[in-house]
Amino acid sequence: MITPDKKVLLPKHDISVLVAVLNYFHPLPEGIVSFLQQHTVPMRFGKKKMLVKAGAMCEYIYFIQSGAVRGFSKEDGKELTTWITLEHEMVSSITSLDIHEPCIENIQAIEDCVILAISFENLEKLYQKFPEFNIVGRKLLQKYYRDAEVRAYIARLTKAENKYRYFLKVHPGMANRIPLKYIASYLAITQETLSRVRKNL
Amino acid sequence: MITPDKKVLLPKHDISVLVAVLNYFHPLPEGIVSFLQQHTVPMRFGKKKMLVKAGAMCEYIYFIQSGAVRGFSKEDGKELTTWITLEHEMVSSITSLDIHEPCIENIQAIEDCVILAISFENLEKLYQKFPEFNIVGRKLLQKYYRDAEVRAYIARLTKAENKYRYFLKVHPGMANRIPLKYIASYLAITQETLSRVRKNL
DNA sequence: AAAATTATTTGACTATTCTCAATAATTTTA
DNA sequence: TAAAATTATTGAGAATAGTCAAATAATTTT
Repeated sequence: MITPDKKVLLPKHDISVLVAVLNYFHPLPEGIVSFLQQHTVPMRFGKKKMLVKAGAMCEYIYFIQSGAVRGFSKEDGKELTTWITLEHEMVSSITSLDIHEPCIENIQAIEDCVILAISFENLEKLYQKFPEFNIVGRKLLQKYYRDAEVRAYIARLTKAENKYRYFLKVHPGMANRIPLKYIASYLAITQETLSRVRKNL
Repeated sequence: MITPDKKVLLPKHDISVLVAVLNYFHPLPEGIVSFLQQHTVPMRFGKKKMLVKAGAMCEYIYFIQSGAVRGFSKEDGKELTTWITLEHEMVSSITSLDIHEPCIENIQAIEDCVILAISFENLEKLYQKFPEFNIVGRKLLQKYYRDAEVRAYIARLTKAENKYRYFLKVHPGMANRIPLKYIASYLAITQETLSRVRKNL
């Protein structure tokens, strides 16, 4: 009888897309790749499930392998969608990540999602064990900071039509995929207004 | 006659506040401090002078020693202020910094400013010579990303009064210092509306 | 396939903010 | 210090987007 090598039989989840994305920012040494293989946790979130709730501590940074996710907060009980993110991007609560405080925002799956999660604890270890990973982190943040600037710009536009036009330009893949109500809330207009804007093309 | 030691006579500009701020994010080894001493350029910008113009390449990251600065872009010829920054913070064009493209935004002094500038070229050298500085860069970006999220949130609020209330909470030092028209534009409302909001406290 | 749920559209009306114009206050410059 | 320039306030009417209610369409569940 053969005693199989357990290591070989361990079902390894697929981190190749994550690695490819990170590699794009800065070449990853082998050690980091196997660290990620060991310390990422595959997760699934059904449509509308919450990844993170405002007021709670967020413990993970999430890499979306497939699906769509949004962040939202509230104004007078009304939801304000602050970002929408598709597959191959990362999401998390920057407040929890940066200063270890409970997050201000909710994070919710808009579609069924397949996700890889890394705990902040392991992320911290990653930075310590592989100082080079700080370069990756820095460049990732530079990119996400640029995205945040774009969001702030859109929200500041005054005409609903201008907002939607700009949205179409920046997120062409979202218009026919993300429910209108989330897009409306992202643009800080009502869904009725967005519906009318769309009709007038 | 004495031939003075040139090194000693070189007037060193004061980088102590910059060092203190960076040090707060991550302890700076001595080598980085002297690099900064050598590669920062003191500059002054009078009120309303432009640090950076949209469409041009931005070449520097600026540390504001004193004064106030804003970033703005345009919608139908109208200015949209996207951020306002006071002394002891950094400003730059994230687009130019991250992907070496001409910047989308204008950056303008709101008050007379004393500034320390570091060229992107030297910043890049800093990252290369002192890999540890990537930690500083990463943490700085985490902080600025949080700020960007707050900006995006404010702009998405629907009532002018709510925007101003939130602004007061987040930037208590600005209300009595920054001209109303810039605050209005930052909140994505007209100055007339902000003036009325203020009257109704 | 039908029922139930959820999402989107439409209409009528309302509230808020914008626009334009004029005036007042403040700051800067000559 | 007076004049000029800039910034802030106020009023009236117009435009835009919001609210509420209902109908329709699309999607999901049974």
